[in-house]
Amino acid sequence: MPRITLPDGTEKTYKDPTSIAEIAADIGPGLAKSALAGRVNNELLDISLPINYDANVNIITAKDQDGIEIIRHSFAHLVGHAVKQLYPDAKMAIGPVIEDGFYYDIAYANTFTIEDLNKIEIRIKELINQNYDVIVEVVSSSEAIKTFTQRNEPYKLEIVKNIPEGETIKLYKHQEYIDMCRGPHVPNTKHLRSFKLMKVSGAYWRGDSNNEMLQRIYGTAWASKKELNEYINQLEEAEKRDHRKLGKKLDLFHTQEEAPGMVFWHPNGWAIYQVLEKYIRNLLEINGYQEVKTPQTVDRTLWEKSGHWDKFKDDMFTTTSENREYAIKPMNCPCHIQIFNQGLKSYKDLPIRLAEFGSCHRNEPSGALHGLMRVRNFVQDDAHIFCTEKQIQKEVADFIDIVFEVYKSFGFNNIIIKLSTRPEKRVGSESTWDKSEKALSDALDSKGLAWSYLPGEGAFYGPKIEFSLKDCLNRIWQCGTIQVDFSMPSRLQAKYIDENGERKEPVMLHRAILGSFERFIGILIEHYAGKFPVWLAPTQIIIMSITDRNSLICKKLFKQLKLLGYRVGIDIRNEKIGFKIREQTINKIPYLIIIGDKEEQTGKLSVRTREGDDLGEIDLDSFLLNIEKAISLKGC
RNA sequence: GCCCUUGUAGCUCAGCGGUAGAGCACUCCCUUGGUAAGGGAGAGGUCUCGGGUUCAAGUCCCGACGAGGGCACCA
Repeated sequence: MPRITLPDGTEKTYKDPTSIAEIAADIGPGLAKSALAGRVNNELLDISLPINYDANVNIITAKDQDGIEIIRHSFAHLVGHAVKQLYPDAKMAIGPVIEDGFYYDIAYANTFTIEDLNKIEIRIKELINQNYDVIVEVVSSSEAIKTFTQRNEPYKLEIVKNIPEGETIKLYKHQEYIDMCRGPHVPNTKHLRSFKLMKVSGAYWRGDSNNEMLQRIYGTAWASKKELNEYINQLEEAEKRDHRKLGKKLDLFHTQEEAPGMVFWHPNGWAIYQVLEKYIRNLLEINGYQEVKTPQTVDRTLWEKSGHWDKFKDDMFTTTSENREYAIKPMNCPCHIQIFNQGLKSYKDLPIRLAEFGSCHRNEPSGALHGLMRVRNFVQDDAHIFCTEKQIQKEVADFIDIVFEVYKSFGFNNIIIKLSTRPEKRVGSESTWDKSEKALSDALDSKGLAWSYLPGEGAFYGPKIEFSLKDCLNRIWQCGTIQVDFSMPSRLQAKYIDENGERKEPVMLHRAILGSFERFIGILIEHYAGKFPVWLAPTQIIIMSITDRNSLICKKLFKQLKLLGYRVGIDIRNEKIGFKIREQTINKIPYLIIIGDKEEQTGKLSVRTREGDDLGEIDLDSFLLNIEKAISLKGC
């Protein structure tokens, strides 16, 4: 006699066994229709499976996050059902739920084309419109093996063989198609309506690049048509904001064949870059950092000592000269230690914070390159803090404050913090790692911040805190980091003299706020959709004449504003004002100043913004007040 | 690096075996016009590169390089 407790506290007793379907029907016919699964003692369960024990039960519908995931998972099975009907020789591998949708990895001799995708999508629609029941069956491992041997599904067999003894195995019957899954799944395809197959691509079996490559069909699925459309709209919005497209349109930068993964900054893009650099430089100065500059190319032996050669030699650009082998620096840290090592340091000198806008080269795999987001040559807002163990926590805490301040300046207020712990490939003893990881978690806790672990994702020399921000489309970008390193100082013989006159190794903190300028600017382009706030805009003001008669006064004002330090442009072409306004608005210039005969007479300025707002006729001083206010707001 | 797709004028793209096209941008001319495109004319391309098939190759095939989407990688 299972006693069922519902979320509102009501208890009901059922004859043994009961099921989610029965409980839902008992509550009401509406719920019976819309029930997709149940949460039973915090475990998800299919609505038809038996419950013969006391339980807390929550009925799941398409309105729940769990419900949407179940719908997505069931759609993956529908891909299987349709694919096996259309291409009986295809071997189904694995079809999980991902953010916004699902995919299915499939082995098939021919490559799936866009036409195939359309065919599959049409077949899925036909199948779901049949409103067939999805039948779940709990089976033994040997039954599952028998089923998939008969059906000739080698990948499913491999998965079965990896399921631990005693774990339940469920088979889902979609008419003649059978799939294996942890479940739960929707009880009937009538719950599956709003979906779209998105793309096909390659993916390694079990995510291992040593394995064969399968074909992956991606789809998106939602509880309603409306949500599906919203999702597709958001993708379109993201595409409009693509920094590679805007970079071209706004003449910010380009890349070309001869230098893959390296950026040619145009005057407009470089203007943004310089504003950022100035801003960070000023901030570092205020916070006790000293800026340095170190060599681009360093002898191999230094990289051997630092451990980079061992771990990353394939990813470094190298060059030779007079029988010596050099590597173009992939990081700045070994060089900063060289500066630290010049002259004996006292504990009184610590912490020493060395900052560098260091240009680094990493030979990233060609397939990884992506606009400004993943490049082979980038500049970090890098710094290394040399300190004692006792100073770590304060240094980390201070750094966190700076990170939050900087992100706020760009309007990023939603920061996600993760602590990455020791990876498989690493240097240093276990006790060192224990110490380092604890130092970081203590610092985070001392600031009272919410954070989570990323196990195994640390750098080879130490654990790291990663700061990710959410842009206005809610996309997450990892930018800032602070990493504790007990290893490299000892590898490169960094020492200081402590209070007792003994030589000690300093701890080294690697840290960056923006990460790389390239990537951060890429993020900003997409975040702002190219409409940079006034402090960042490559051109802040454009002065436009109505007719040739007004050229002279335009030039005069242009000079005046330039002297005041504004990034100002001038458009005195023989074109109609409407044409110029259109063009400069498309160029996303914040302020358009229009000067015609009227303004020449009154000495005032007609100012229009890129949003199309008319600030009316104002005098220069009030215009300057206006722009100064906008600049001081930064991106807040 | 791997799989698929892809590379034509400065940009966005059409052409897919038979002497290279459009729109925008550019140059010149007319126009001097008041808040998102005034008119006309002109110039501009070894169709990424290297092989091959063919009487004939942007167009078909092979390779290299780049780009795009994923996967793997990301100190």
